[in-house]
Amino acid sequence: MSKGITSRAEDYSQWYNELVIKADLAENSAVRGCMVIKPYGYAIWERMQAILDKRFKETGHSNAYFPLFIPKSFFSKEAAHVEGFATECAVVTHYRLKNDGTGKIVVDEDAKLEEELIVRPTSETIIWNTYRGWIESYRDLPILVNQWANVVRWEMRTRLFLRTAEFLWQEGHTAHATSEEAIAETERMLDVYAEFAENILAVPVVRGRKTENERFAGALDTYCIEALMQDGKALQAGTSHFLGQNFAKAFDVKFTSKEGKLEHVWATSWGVSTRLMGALIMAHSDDQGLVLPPKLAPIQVVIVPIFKTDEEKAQIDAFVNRLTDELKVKDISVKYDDRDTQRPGFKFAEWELKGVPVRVAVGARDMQNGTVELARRDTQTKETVAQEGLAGNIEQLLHAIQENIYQKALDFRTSHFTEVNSYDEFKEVLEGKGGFISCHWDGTTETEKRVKEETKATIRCIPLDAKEEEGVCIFTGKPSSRRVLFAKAY
RNA sequence: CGGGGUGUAGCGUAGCCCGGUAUCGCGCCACAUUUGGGAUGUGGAGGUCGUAGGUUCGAAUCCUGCCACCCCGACCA
Repeated sequence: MSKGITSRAEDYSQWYNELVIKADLAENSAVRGCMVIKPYGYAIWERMQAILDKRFKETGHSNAYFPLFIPKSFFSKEAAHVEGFATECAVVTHYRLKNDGTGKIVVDEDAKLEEELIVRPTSETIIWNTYRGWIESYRDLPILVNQWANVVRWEMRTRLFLRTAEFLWQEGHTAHATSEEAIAETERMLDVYAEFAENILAVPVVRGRKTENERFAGALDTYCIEALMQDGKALQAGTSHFLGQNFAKAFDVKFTSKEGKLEHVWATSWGVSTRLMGALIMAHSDDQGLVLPPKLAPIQVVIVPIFKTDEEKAQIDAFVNRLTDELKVKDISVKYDDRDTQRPGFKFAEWELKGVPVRVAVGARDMQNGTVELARRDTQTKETVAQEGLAGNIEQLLHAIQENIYQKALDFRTSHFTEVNSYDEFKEVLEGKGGFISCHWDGTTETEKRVKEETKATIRCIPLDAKEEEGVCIFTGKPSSRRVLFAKAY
């Protein structure tokens, strides 16, 4: 297995080729820009799904499922939306193949669809077309629905996990009677995402709002969480949109209010995707491979036996069975790797590559001494500890690891967060250490675009916690009342 | 879609300039010795050299077309 995986910026592609593929996370399939998520990688996604889904249910949402195919005409109903997605749609035009007589299979031109179908790049249109039939009265509101699905965006350039042509995600689509309620929902779901990113993924995020330029196509306001990767580039890890009445107007979704007036419904949508796996990898991994925070790890503890004889193995088995039972009572997931086809050293390296937080190695020598070797993935340290009280010890260690991984990422972000007051300083930091750059901006799309052209940095967000502060735009010198966050982004 | 590059065994590659039927490493299989940090030895299996044509007695190698992939740009969760 290849070594030399590095955490330096210019080698992130190396991570994907060497770490992710070799680590059984995923590999490119023959299909353009798509990914195969291998079982271990998918187990990580399933953990994310399970935890997020629970949060959604706790906040009153239910799951539903809408069609993969969306009639083309739906897209033309919301002007900004169609403009945003038109250039990256997979389009279904025919429904049948035929043998052309020479044995070659070709598209049957006689089977042309009356109206083309778009493979969903996002589901606002088909969902709002459906909601029209569900909503008549204020008594039908709110509708709080989430969908776990795949979507397709025909990106010009793809990147494993970060921008694949097909990706898995969840998309929440809610309908409300008032603007205030919809905005509250938008903000509440952003908080759910931020809490998940920080407490589960151990990735600190900045909560903020997008500028007009970076806003979701069809939204009045886009909220986001922005994470910082180890190479100093920012990654949008989740978004929550206040859609106003745009989709209700486009799809004619009205309700009768308490006052008896006919009004358009207010909407939100919010989503996170398999991009979170990319965030996880790039935020925490090191030269030895993946580093998974315990709360997310599909396997939290791996136990490796070291033995020569069957008697030794039997003795170790008995101990491991007791330990496993104790850990399971504490809801800790355990893998006993007693394969006799690999040697211990190989197993150590393999589980480190897969990011398992804690490893217990136990051999004949330990059985004599009543000890085990306890190793933690995050610090790469190991110590010999007593078998007595081991389960409790491991439980505490898992907490400590979760905390340490977060703290490390937070320290990194803190040291890569720079306030600047001039364009020269801006460029210097950007080309130097990178990271988030907090500075004044005149609020115009034009300035934003010019800065992007000149430096490739974009406004990641206007932080929600930004305080009012008088200043001047670093680019134009025009007045500004608060700082925004710039960064180079994925 | 514009600019650059690469296609040789499951993976990574040498050979290409200067034509003579493919090199090495990893991995895989068997046996033996091993097992507390990615084992070692011996033997073995595996390749229409991306593809279609051309030049030639002979093409991985030279020429032409096509295809695929990678990197850089525009786009983006």
